[in-house]
Amino acid sequence: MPELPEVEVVRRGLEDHMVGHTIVSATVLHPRAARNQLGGGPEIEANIAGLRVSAAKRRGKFLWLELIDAPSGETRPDLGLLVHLGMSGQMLIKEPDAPISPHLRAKVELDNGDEVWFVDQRTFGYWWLGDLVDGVPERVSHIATDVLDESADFSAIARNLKSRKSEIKRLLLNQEIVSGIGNIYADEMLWQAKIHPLQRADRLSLARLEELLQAGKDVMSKALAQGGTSFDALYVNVDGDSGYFALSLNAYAQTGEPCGRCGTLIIRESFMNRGSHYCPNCQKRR
DNA sequence: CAGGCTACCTGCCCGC
DNA sequence: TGCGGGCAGGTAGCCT
Repeated sequence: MPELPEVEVVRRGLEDHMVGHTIVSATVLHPRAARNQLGGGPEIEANIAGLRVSAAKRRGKFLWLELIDAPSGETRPDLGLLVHLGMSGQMLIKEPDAPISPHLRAKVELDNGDEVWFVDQRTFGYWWLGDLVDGVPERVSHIATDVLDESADFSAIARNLKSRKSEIKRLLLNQEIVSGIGNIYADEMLWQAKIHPLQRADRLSLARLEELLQAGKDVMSKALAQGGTSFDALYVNVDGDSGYFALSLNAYAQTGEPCGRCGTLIIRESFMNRGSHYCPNCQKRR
């Protein structure tokens, strides 16, 4: 369940079920789930047993579990299990002996008997066990703050956007400028702010760019409150339940539906090998 | 450095 | 019915 609100739903579920518990064992069943690990799945399996989960954190679409060495009494986490859900990843809390899922790629067993399964149909997601640098996994250091982060500086992000001569939607999808935005929420925030997806960022005022970021924060907050966006059973929380924000979408997947503001039919165009949905009346390219 | 394209996967849906 | 093509929430790494 890929974009920021969906990943945050998963993070909260892992926080509830994993923090304070010790990992008894890990099993990596598919090599692609550990493809970014130098030693592959065996490296995760060999190094994670006995560590206690002290927190579940997130930046943009990247989430990680902070791990401390329980026996040694070490309290400052310097190791984390990074989880990226890719296009189709799920983290599911399971009772022992739960019926097997066809796309189970990795799992851990906790000291209370629960298991945490990483199920991922398309295998774009992965786990990575590695060092935390300033509290963030090394692999996440290039990712920008996200719009729901209290420390996000919208003025600075707007200036960064304005310095670039490129289409605004391309920039919104670039996780190194502002993170957490994917195809759904890019289309939604652009609709909300009445900006054409191909509008060049340097032609927008700083005030408009800040409005756009605020629109992103608003739409993602509402999506989070409704458990995220789910079109099918691939996008679920740690208990396997879907969110309801798909019912509130104004642009994404609304091709041929009347715009909620003006009634003009929403259109879909291909951009960056994916669909862009927008209102051709409200969102004019200037 | 920025932008554009491709690769990595599985599964579903559509048209022929 | 079968098959090919297009499509799907993402990221990273090449080229130019």
